[in-house]
Amino acid sequence: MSTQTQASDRKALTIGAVAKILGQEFDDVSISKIRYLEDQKLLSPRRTPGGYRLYSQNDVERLRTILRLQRDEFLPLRVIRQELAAGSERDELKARSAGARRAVSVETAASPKLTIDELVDDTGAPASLIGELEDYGIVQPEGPMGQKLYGDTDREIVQAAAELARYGVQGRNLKVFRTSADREAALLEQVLGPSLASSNQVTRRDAIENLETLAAACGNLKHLMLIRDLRRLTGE
Amino acid sequence: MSTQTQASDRKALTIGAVAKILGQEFDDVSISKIRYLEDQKLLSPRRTPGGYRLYSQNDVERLRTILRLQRDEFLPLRVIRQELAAGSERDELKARSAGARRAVSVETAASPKLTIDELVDDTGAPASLIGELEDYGIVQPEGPMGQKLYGDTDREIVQAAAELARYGVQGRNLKVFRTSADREAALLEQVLGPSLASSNQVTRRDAIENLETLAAACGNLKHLMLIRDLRRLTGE
DNA sequence: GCAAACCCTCAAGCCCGGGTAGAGCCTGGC
DNA sequence: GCCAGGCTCTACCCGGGCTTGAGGGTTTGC
Repeated sequence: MSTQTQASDRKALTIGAVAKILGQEFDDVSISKIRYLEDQKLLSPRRTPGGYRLYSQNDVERLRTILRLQRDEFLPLRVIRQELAAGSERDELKARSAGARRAVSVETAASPKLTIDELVDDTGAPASLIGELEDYGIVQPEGPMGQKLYGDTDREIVQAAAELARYGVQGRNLKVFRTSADREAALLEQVLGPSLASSNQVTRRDAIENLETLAAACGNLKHLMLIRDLRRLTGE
Repeated sequence: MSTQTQASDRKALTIGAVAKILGQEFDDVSISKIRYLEDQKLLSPRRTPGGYRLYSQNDVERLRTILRLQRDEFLPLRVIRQELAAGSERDELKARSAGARRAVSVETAASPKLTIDELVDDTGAPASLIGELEDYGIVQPEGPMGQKLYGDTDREIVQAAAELARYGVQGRNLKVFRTSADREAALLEQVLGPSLASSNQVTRRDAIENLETLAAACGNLKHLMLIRDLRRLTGE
């Protein structure tokens, strides 16, 4: 295969094309299987007005991950679904290489900014969803209208939101996350604010590190409390 | 000779006894399943002259491994058989990765209840902190005052809170987590409520699974948003 | 503007892994 | 010598993971 096909497939692919591509790496893909996986909520490609599925680069990547987990790790779809929902695609690589534990860096890694078209292409989320997310301040692109640019975190957020949308969670429902994140940030700022503002580089570094630790602990706490709430929900 | 009856600690067990023992740890063992595994060549216990199976300590261990690989790593028997045949050298690897996967379960795992004294002992958190957490509804012991009992989740919550306390986060600060967890639970209930309430067992099961997936996705989203907030905090 | 290639949904069915059920008979420990 | 607990074997079940086919719409290239 010549590589110029790569260059052209920035754009979305039809299901047949996807099957052909992945067929090189996995011998048990088929169009019907891909559809089946979608049925099982592992995937949700955009559609053309006529109803054809359109797979973004990202969708293809995701599909590749699914097939790999299935073939090499023997995971049942049910579990793969959860792993994906938990956004472990990145973790996967990290865990493999370093065995890092929830290494959550607050440090900014300057990443390429995306236009909205690229974002749509990349995540497979409909532009309408992205607009909604902006309205609620959940993604925050920079730049003037019509020239907005989205960062890497925005991309991931959109991805997560698309995941939730699959289950019927609307954009406006996500407001609650916005406010709770704000509050949490405020809390952490209050606790660590002084040292963060410090002009002493060493103090500042320490503060950032603490921030990460604290964020992790908070995450844990929230998770636990949620779990308990949910148990009550299912329990009775 | 009769000497083997003397060495009581390495006495061989009958299939019923084995099933009972492993039943503590794995809820899906049964006599027939153990026989089935033998049929699949995963095991070959000694036999009495009369044909009864006799399980050595070692057999039991092996069985435990099999069940663990099945439950926690989702490996098919075919693969487990190979792994076992390939020797125990790589067992460590598996044991390590085992902890990583265990999906987040909302399912209640009946766990021992603790008194407040045990809780203090266990977590090293001061009783005052625990009291504070109760005031804000962050831990929710059962039972009458003076006789309160704390569950496993409570224990973990206290632990996390103690961690935060180390950094100067007070109990009352944690209220925000309480409310945000509540809201999130409400959101999920709204989305999945109908199917959760269903009397149809299958629908319910599915709903619980979706709940777990959704919770994971929400966790991811919250995490991402917080990270972005924190970047802003440190960035400028 | 049309054919050929491609894709859509939905319902039904298939296959396989991983067991369970039960009939009929045997063992071994008190 | 009683009987709880085992034994084998065959048949059956169930859920996960697709495939097939009918009936029909969409795209694309010429």
